[in-house]
Amino acid sequence: MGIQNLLRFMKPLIEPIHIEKYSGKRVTPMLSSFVSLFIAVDCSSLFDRLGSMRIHGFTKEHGALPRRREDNLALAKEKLKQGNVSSAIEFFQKAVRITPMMAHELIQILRKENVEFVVAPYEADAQLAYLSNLDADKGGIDAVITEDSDLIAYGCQAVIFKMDRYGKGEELLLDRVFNSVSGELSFKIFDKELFTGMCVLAGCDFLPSISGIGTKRAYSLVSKYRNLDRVLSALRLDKRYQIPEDYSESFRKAVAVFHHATIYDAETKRLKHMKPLEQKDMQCLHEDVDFLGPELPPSMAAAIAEGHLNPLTMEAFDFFSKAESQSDTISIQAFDFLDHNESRMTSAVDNCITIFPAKRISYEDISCRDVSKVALTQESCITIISNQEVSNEEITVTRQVKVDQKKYMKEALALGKLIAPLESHQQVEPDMKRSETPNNNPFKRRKLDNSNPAESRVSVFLEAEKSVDVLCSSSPESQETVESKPIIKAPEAKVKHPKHTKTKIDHKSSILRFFQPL
DNA sequence: AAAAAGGGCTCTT
DNA sequence: GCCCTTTTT
Repeated sequence: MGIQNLLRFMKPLIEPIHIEKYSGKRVTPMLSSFVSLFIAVDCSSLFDRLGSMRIHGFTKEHGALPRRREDNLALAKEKLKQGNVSSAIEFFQKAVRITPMMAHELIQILRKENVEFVVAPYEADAQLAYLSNLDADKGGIDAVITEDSDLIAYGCQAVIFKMDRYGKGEELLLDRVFNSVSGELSFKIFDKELFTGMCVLAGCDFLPSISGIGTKRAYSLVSKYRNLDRVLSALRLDKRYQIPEDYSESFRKAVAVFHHATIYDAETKRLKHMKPLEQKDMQCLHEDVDFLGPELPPSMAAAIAEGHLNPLTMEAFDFFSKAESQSDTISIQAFDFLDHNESRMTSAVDNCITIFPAKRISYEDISCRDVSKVALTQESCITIISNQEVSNEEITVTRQVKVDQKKYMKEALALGKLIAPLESHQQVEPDMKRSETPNNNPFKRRKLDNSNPAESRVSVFLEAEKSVDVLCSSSPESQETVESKPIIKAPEAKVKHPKHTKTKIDHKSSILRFFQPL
């Protein structure tokens, strides 16, 4: 995963730190590795509640550049065809990371806890690298906690690797990379393009390295020629290496992804390229830039980023978990995909999903028995709140067309059943009722009760993932007070318990507690 | 000799 | 993912 052997190679420039260093800063765990590695302290219990989530990287739906996980998925399907179930599961687990369903469960908790988050439209790595280059007042972040060395290639300013549950980790600062010399290793003559070029040569998820090339040779080639085109032609002339026909083109594309990946810009609420594409970039890529992550209409982009829309199926997340349908209040969310011809609209009621093509949905388009409230919570989102349980038939939407949902769910269900019983992921905490008007703006600066300048905030960034439901066995635990359990048990961690106390707090709050002032 | 590639081990869930 | 061994250059 990430850039082959990059961390080992960069070791001299990596420094051990404690997360305390970032006290008062905005630090972001990227949910893309084994849970326990990046969620500090008691935060793992957050995930116990969500179930045993296997959260890894990203499977790209739209991109032209294949990643290995997709091969795993293909392999898994093949094994399944052959009837080799255990082998198929193995490959599914390699292919499947976070499912939209898991993401949505987590999002509900994050909303409730007022934790900022954004769902990256394509690559979480790119989104985070972009944010790390923004000012704090524009939603910028100070560091990313991850295991994925891709973050460096994407130009993330500060990355914390291998953080353990006591908050110890290894820090790589991009400034340090470009400015300091450590033994043989210096990137002083490198610019961002050369650095990314080196990463791609060494082998990345988009493009395996040329056989015989690793980090060391990639580094010396780039150091020697100081120009990526010259590196490529030098490689071609070298008889030692067998270079695939399309290597140069793939190489260019891979470098372009690390520079210009499509990300969500919270300020304009639109997708944009991490770094704008200039004329020369367009020429270089033959005007084809869809592999960076294709455009989406703004209303859709915002809905994805704010966690309302499943980025893979483009359907609204099912807000009607069992817990909610048993409660007094039911809300229905519909999305208005203006100016997008092929869009489908989804409203979800209980476990029933209806899909209808729509250009515009207004209040008048929707009617429902016993509706107590129809609220336009966002420009792209209509919420209907009813006093009693509402079935699908009781809601009428103009131009509504029922669509066989099997088409969309079939594959996911089949895979999900294979891996774990389906019911398990539908369990939702009874206390997870959504607030009526969720804070939809992921970047809105929250005013916190205590205005301590050392106040830390944590943002969580989710990755879109291939839709395969896997095990999600919830094990609800009873609530307990902050004081009843020490957060940090390690003797070496010089961390005190939080002074301020909240009366009732459950495990999922610990993600917040950890980053609060100590 | 140095770098890369591969094998086996362990960890996690 | 990590570390050690084997293979390649």
